[in-house]
Amino acid sequence: MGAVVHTELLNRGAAVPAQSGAGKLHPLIAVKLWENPCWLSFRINYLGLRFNLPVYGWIEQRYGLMRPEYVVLYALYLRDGIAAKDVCASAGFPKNSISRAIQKLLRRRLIRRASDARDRRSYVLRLTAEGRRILDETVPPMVAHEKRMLSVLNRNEQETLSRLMAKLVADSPTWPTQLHGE
Amino acid sequence: MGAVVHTELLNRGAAVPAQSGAGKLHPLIAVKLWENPCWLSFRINYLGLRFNLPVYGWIEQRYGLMRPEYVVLYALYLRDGIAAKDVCASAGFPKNSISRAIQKLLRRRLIRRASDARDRRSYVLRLTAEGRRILDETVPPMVAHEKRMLSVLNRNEQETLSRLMAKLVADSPTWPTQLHGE
DNA sequence: GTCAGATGGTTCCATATGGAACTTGACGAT
DNA sequence: ATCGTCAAGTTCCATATGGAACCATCTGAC
Repeated sequence: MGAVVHTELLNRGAAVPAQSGAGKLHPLIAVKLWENPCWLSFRINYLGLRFNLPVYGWIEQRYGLMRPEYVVLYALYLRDGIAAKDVCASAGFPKNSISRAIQKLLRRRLIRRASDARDRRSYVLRLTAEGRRILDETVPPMVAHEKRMLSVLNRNEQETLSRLMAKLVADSPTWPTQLHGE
Repeated sequence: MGAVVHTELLNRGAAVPAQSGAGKLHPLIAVKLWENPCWLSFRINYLGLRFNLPVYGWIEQRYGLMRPEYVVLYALYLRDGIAAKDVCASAGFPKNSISRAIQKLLRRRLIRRASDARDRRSYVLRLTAEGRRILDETVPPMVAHEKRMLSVLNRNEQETLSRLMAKLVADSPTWPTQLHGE
């Protein structure tokens, strides 16, 4: 039951750490956590879930913004003046979803756009004051939720986690985007 | 531009690590990586993306299985004899999606089910030989893809990452599932 | 120059998805 | 026992989603 079946190296020293106080995990979650050959993808997807559901749920019901729409806003928050293609590349949404999202944001006057001088197929997107206001309201709760999620880790552990995940993302351009068909 | 704006503590020692050889990141991805108050959620979602798109894309086109369907299969692979509700709880899909997925898997004879003696609303799900065959074929490529994703990290770093992410998941029952409405 | 191929963005359409209502059964209180 | 509440699964329906075709423009080769 509680054995660390896992693959080879991982979770050696740790070995199902005696449920360190907190609330109990659902049994199947524990299995997926400790006896899963794909430990990375489960942990990533599960943590993603536990971030996205509360955050995007809240944003949707409070501001009527779907996820792709908020993704566009947030990208502009980080870098004003980018184009739709940049949002696609960095967020992994298909371009028609981003296109639709941009239409809605334009209609709601949360962003505006001007055609790009150097490429007349493309547009330069910018936040409006109204759009920026939404971000000023939503980013702090998001950050707070992240902080809460990280609160079991001490400062050092948080830094280490940040560093290791960054290393993965930085290496990601070398990964295959398809799986060899056989 | 390349400055580590970030929040407080994180990525101190590291500081935009001189693009350590690999292919260049898309500029906006770099921004989201290094100048993002929500560093955790971006890294999680991005890594999830880079795992899910190739893997589930391949599984869908090769086996005609949607993601919820494969999620059910995989859960049974880890623990045969569970119920639909367990899959929901551990995977975060709504129960109607899981229900539909189970119907399809039953029709395709990849799983079978028997009513649960102790709760007659519930069913005990089991893999068929055919279902297990698909898993035997698909799990190794998935594991290989994970290995590839982790290959920038040395053994120690992989163990550390595994341990820290596990700590987060283990703590997750204490997290809020909703965001305070204000 | 011009022509072929690639790229940014939009539109169209088939369908996968999740919320809400519903059914049946469990469970606890009186 | 009987009632109200809750949970497991299913069904219904409105809609969010992504693939593919499309248009306009850029880019490079010759």
